[in-house]
Amino acid sequence: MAENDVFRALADPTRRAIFEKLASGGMNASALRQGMEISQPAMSQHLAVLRKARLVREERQGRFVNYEVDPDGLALIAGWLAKYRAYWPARVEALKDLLKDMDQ
Amino acid sequence: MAENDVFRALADPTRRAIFEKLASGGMNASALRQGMEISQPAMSQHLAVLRKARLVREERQGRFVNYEVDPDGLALIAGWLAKYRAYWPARVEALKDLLKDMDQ
DNA sequence: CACATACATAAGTGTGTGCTTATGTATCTG
DNA sequence: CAGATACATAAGCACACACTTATGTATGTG
Repeated sequence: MAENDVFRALADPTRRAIFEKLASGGMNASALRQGMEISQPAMSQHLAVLRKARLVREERQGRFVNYEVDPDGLALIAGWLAKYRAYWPARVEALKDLLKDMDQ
Repeated sequence: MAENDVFRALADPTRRAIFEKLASGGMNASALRQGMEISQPAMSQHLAVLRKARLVREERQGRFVNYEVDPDGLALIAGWLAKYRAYWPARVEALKDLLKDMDQ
């Protein structure tokens, strides 16, 4: 189940940190490791989990593999969350304002 | 870290099912077990995890403990997700329509 | 008060998870 | 082609996690 992959992928704080770093711009696996104190295999394994969850996608560029955020995984979370939107009505207005800002 | 508690709580499919069931209306732990094939201690343990994640809150009513969705946990997910909203622009319009509908 | 009911907690167990070290594979460079 | 670089994969290990059975605690009922 894809939904399960996404939630399990995000359950690890190291993976959320990796994802967060990628969200600020695509980069390769080595660049991701900078300042993260994580071994090369560990990073590779985390990226594999994020890839399976469709939170991240890869694109080989010569010797390097460039990673970037894949919107599909995020959309799964958004879809799940949307089912329960009735539970935070107080935040609806703020969200509407934010969407209005995104409207160009 | 509260954010970590929420993601780890939702990483388990049984707990998501429990939460989903509660989202359709508050009920006590025994009622939650109906049609779920889960032992009483397992349910109690899952509810404890959901409670710690602030996805669920309890209210004792005599011998029974009524559970209901706690918006705080959901808000944490929504807040996390909001940071990456730029990654699914195609869905913004649909979301706006949905919010408009909620506006009565 | 004795007993039943509703739920929580304790302790033990098998399995999953995130790391490690070691090695494999692909691409670039001389 | 030989070596270096970037990354993936394999295997093993310590720990976390979801379950079990057993027991504890709180509230209601006769």
